[in-house]
This record gives sequence, structure tokens and C-alpha cells, in this order.
Amino acid sequence: MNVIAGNERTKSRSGGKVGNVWLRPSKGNKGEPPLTRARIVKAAVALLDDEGMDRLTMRRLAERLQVGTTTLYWHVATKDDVVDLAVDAIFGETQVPDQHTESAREDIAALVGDWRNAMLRHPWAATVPARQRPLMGPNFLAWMEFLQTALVRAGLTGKQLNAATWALYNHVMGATATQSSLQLSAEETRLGQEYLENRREHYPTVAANNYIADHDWDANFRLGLDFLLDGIEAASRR
Amino acid sequence: MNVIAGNERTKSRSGGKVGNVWLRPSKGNKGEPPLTRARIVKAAVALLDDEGMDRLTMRRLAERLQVGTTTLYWHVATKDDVVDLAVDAIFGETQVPDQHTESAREDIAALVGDWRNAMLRHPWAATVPARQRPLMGPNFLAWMEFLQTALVRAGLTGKQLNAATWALYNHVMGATATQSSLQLSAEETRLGQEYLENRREHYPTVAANNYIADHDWDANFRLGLDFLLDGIEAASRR
DNA sequence: CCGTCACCGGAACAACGTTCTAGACACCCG
DNA sequence: CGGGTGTCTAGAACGTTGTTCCGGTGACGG
Repeated sequence: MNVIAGNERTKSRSGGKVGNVWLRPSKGNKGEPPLTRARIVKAAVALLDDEGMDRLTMRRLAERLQVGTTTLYWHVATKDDVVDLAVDAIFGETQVPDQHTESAREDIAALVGDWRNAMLRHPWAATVPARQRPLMGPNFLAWMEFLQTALVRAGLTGKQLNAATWALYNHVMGATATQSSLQLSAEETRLGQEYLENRREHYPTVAANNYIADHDWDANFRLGLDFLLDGIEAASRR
Repeated sequence: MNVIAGNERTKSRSGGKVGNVWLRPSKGNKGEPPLTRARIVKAAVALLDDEGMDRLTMRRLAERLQVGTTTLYWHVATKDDVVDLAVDAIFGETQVPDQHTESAREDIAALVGDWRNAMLRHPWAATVPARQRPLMGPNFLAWMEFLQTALVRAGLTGKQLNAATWALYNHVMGATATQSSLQLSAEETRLGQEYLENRREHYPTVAANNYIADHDWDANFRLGLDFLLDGIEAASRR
């Protein structure tokens, strides 16, 4: 949003094409920096943060960039490209340390925790595993590299290494997706609890410690991560 | 698919409205059973299995049912409803045993394994965690009930119980989603490997045991599940 | 001066989810 | 028997989406 924004009908203001030289930028652009892939991705992330995945639209994205809709297609082949790039940008937010501490387990826990925080800042990014496209962005690969080297340092190799990698990946993605999908309003929570209560006879255990009201996501994540890391540690000793 | 299907231009065949009484069903319907929610869900599952999530369309679904598109909206409020129902139907495919064996761990492993098989039969169902709607269908709740009672039998309570529940849930969903998102064609696999190889200096560990060519999903799932169950078992003994 | 190239964007298309509205049929109450 | 009510069906249409077609504009090199 710059100064002119907010007034949508400025077409014939200040009369046609002449205007004031000083107000007219020299190079033919509109005073905006030239459109680049980077600017598109940045705007896409902002839009996704503000309004969520189903409000990301090529038209809305273009509007936010003060640019014609179809112009985007010069820099990007499809909308999926935009999303792929946006997701990889989120991976870039977690600072991957360039050296390890003495405890591989703590390295892993810290890396995974950072990543979870980044995902919680951008919940739409957790919908990625659902999209049927493999992740191959540079930021993702850098993250993967650090995770795997930490796992190697922890003593894992071969199939166990791969299994541990994906298990940790799935834990972060799943936990984030679950958390944001159960971020219900007070009214929805009440209705859900009532619904569960009415079926208590069929689902006594589920109703007893009901998953709809339990919102201690930090504990769920940390304890689940502990399960995994305990199991991984035990396996690496075998 | 019934007998008439496959020929799309039968409009004026056998002349207009009269026809043969015996071929004309008595009650004004088209010889099809009346449209019900159950039939809609069944057709939706079949359509999703055949063509995937992004090909599920109200129009295509109606066509498959030999029904007007808008008719669906009498039985169902939105398309999301259809998907929710379809997903719950998949949970219904895993037979939930009505009693437990002597080993809680084996109960859990069997239940989770069955569930994974159902998900692999219907990979689109693994995209659920990404949709921002809580699962509350009867089949899902029945499944959850058995899982949680098994975990209780294994000695878990309170926060650990919830954490274990979600960890196992996320493992199945994540593993399935990851597996089907990396189901690449031979050409794509080759390109991906080449891409990784060219960046080997940046991501040596990732490139070494590269995740694009490794397709031993059964091992990944089972080993990851072992990590989790080991950790859970250890926690329950504390 | 003239083309070529990088970049921009209006108009249009097919497809989507959904609503509006009207029709067909069964059944009940008189 | 007859008219109204409720259940179910569906055509037409609206607004929105991703994407393509095609025609621009300005800078730059020959």
C-alpha cells in the first residue's frame, strides 16, 4: 500500500498523460521496484499469512503488487509454482545453524522446534504434505541436510536414518496441521463437546479426555517428540 | 456404469417420449435407486479413487450418479460435506476389533497398520489434516476410541495419552501423504536425482542417501512406528 | 531508424461451487 | 375425489477461479 492506494478511481485525475516530471518516475515503471520472482513470493507469503490458503488468488496477489493479473505469468508458470516457492521461503525462516553442539539429540530437538515455530507462524504451510508435489526447494534441502547430519551424528544409518528423517518431518507437519485445524471458536468447541458428550456411551474413552477441548498443543508436540527421540536413541544404541 | 452408459448421444434414439412400458420404470424414477446420502458418498469415494481430489467436482459427481448437478444440494449442504463424509467412510473400512489381545503394543501396531493400508488404498484421504476441519465422523470416533483404549491399556494417562494419540495419528497421515506425494514417474525420479546430484556439494548427506529414489515406504513406516512405540512403552513404564 | 527483446496487461474462455426458481410426484386431510 | 403440502429433482444463471491469447510499451543494439 503506498500513498495513492485506497482511491480506486484515479483514472482521469490531474488530466491525462502529461503531469509533473518529478512525480513521474524516470524509467517507465510506476515508482514500484520492478516485479521479480522474489517480490511475488514475498507478497504471496504476506497474503497467505493475512487471509489463508483459500484466499490466495492470482488476481488478489496481483492487486497486492499493483500489477496486472496476467503479468504474474511472465515470472511464474502456474499458481502451484507460487505456493511451492512460498513454502520453501518458510523453510528459509528457520535459521539452520552451521555447526552442531555436543548433543545430537539437543540439536535435533532445537531444529525441529524452530521449524515448528515457523510453521505455526504460517499455518498454511503445513498443508503442504497434502499437495502431491515433492519438496525440492533450496531452503528445504538445507534444512533436510542439517537434520540428517544430526541424525548421522546420533548414530543412525541406512534405513533407520531415512525412517527417522520422515518420522520427524511428519511429526512437525502433522502436529502443526492438526493444531490449526482444531483451532475452533468458543461456539464450535462447545458444540463439539456437546456432540461428544451425547455419544459418551459409544466412545467413553475419547469422551473422557476429549480431544476437542484439549488445547495443550505445546505439550502434545513436545511429548510426542520425546517418544520419537527416545525410540531413535534406543535404536541407535542397538 | 450401467448398460446405456458410454454412448453420450442417445438423445433422439428410439424416438421421443413413448417407448416401451416395460423399459419405463413405474414410479417415475429412472430405474436407479433413489438418491441418498449413502449413494452420493459411495460415488464420491469411487470418483476420488479413480481420478483424485482435484478431479472431484459436483458436476462430475452428479454425472456419475446420472443425476442433475443441483440435485446433490438437496442431500448435502456443500462440497466440503461430501469430502468429510467420504473421509469418514475410509475410516469405516478398517475393521475395528471389538476386543483386545493380551499385547497392547500389538493391538496398536495392528490397528495403525490396518489404517495405513486403508489410506494407501485411498491416498486422497491423507490430505485431510490439511483441510481446516476437525474430524468428528462416527467411523473416525470409533477408530479413535479403540486406539485410545489400547493406549490406556498400555499404561498411558493424561497428557501422555493425548500426545501418543496424536503422534500415532500424525505418523499414519504423514507417512501416507509423503509416500503418495513422492510417487514419481521414472522420468521425474531421474530428473530429481540429477538435480540432487548437481548440488551434492551443498547437501552431501541428503544426496548420499537420497530421499527421492528411496521408495521403501513399508520400512520407513514400520521403523518410524517402532520408534514411536518404543518411546511410548518407555514412557508408560516411568 | 528499425527491429528485437524483456516485460506488461486487457479481454476472453472454460470450469468451478452455489443459489434461485420452478417443476414433478406422493401422500394426507377434507 | 380434489387440492394442498412436503419431498425430491433439476435448468439457468451468477460470481469467481486459473490460465491463454494477443496486442501493447519502452530500452537497447546494430
